[in-house]
Amino acid sequence: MKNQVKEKEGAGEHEVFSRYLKEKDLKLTAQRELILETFLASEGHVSAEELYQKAKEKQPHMGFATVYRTLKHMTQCGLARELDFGDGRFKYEPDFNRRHHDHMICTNCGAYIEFLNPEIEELQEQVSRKHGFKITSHRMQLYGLCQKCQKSGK
Amino acid sequence: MKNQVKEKEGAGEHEVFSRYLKEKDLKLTAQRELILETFLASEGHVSAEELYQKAKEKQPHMGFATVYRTLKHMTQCGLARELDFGDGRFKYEPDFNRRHHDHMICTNCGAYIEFLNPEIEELQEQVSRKHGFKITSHRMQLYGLCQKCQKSGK
DNA sequence: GTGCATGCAAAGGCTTTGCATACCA
DNA sequence: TGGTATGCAAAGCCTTTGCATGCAC
Repeated sequence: MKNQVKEKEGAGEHEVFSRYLKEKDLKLTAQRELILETFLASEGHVSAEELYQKAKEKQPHMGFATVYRTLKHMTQCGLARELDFGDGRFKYEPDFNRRHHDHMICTNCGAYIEFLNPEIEELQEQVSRKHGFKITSHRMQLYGLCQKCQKSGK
Repeated sequence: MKNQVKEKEGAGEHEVFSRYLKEKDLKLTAQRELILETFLASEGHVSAEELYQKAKEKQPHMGFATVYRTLKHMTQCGLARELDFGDGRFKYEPDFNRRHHDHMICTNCGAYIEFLNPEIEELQEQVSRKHGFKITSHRMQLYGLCQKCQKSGK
């Protein structure tokens, strides 16, 4: 039962991953599966460090490098998205079958609120066309205070 | 003559800087002035490394740490803005009396194209209001290919 | 078996910090 | 004169790389 649920939740992702690996003549190893699963099971946004710690619980010999290398692959094949905290560190979030979205980041409590605004996306296209620029991706982060932090003073 | 032009260009910035330093009981040193001038004289976007190299030409004993420390101060008082290349490195651009703007970044040649779109800014406000979020700043970067790189194949 | 993957440790790149000396106010 | 600022070097932090061994295919 537990396995069924897991299967259901992660089936698409696992397939994408193994297909990607095969295509690139890479191998599906226990570590890569564990990292992918840990990643998918985590809520929202994880750092490489956090992923490493969680994966290490299940496989004590897990190495840092493996996590980083696997994150690269997962990003490559569209399963993960790099989030930029603007301080030189990265976090990652699942990005499969998810609509693109951007983030509001509370500078007080660190809350990461997702949002999507198609009008903004359209305007981004317009503005880049005007400059002869061809967008392949974008990042937009709004920094400020979330509702809770505004109320609680600060 | 050359000095006059310099004065004219940088007067406001120098005043802002010395006022800020005084307010914080910090000192206006030759190095800080040199770094500020070098920064203002540079075109567009510089890295700490580049600033350091340029300043070093005029003062061979200039240290890296001084550049970083001064950049912090200049950012603090609104003279400089940190730009995030999304790879854990920073560049800085003058940010005094400049209208806010965002960037398109060519992933091939590294070109950094500035743009401003008031409609997007307005929509950002709208979207955050809808979430009860209070924006204090934002970053938006569009990644892709500039006109030149599109033409030159790649 | 062959070649990629792993784990460990060491190296990298950028930024910050510590400390004795130098210098502004 | 007193307290920052500087310059140098060393440490930090996150991430990547090198290399011998292990493992998937």
